[in-house]
Amino acid sequence: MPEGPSLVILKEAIAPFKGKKVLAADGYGKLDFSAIKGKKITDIKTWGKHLLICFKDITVRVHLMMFGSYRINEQKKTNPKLSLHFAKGEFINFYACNIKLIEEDLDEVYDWSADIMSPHWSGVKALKKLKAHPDMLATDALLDQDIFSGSGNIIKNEVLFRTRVHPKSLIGEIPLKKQKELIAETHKYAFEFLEWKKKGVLKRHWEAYAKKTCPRDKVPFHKEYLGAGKRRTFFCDMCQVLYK
DNA sequence: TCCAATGTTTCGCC
DNA sequence: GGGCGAAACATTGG
Repeated sequence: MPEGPSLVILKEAIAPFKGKKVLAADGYGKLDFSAIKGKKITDIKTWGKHLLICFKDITVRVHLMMFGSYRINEQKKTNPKLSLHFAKGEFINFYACNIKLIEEDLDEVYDWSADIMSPHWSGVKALKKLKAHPDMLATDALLDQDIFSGSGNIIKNEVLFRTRVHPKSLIGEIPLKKQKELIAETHKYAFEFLEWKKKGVLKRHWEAYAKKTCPRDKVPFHKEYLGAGKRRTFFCDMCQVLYK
């Protein structure tokens, strides 16, 4: 479910609840439900993979993690972690996710320019952040939420393949022009991901992720668990350049 | 039936 | 105390 583009879809799905009052909030999540009960939703935002349901002085942060899901005016068989009830019997349920209340001003908590889906996204700032991590592997940089908030394992694999950068490349050794390309392509691919996901055709556009053969060279992809998070990484030794 | 997976945090060990 | 790895969380499809 959950890379940045999927969160944009979620945000759009619950946008109609903006301005509506939460009559009741419950679920098995550990949360001070009374903090939002009776309050009106002022805005729905996202930051990368975070969904932010905003109230006047407080925000509910929902992170879908790996298996999270949601339903609007529908129930799943399992108990929701968070359930928000509105007038006319309307409700939103969140399952298997991470829920947290944020009391601080969101502008102090979040760097909006890091969110690849945001109009405030800044490629220039991303470049500066890459510069600060010369020893970081490319495969880790593409998953770093402070640099590319909203990028996940699919986006990572596809962007590295598209830009022909080997996942084990060291950021500091990648030529400046290529670093800029990496940044631009991450932003571009995220929006293609969004359109394909909306149409239900995302999978058929994967060129590297979960693929066995390189579509350029027709040789087998390597599949390795790389980086700090030991995440599945698919790459081609022939066309993806190792900068080291 | 079993395994792995679009994610992140926390805990224990060295 | 930093860095690393395993565990935890919890669901679904192949």
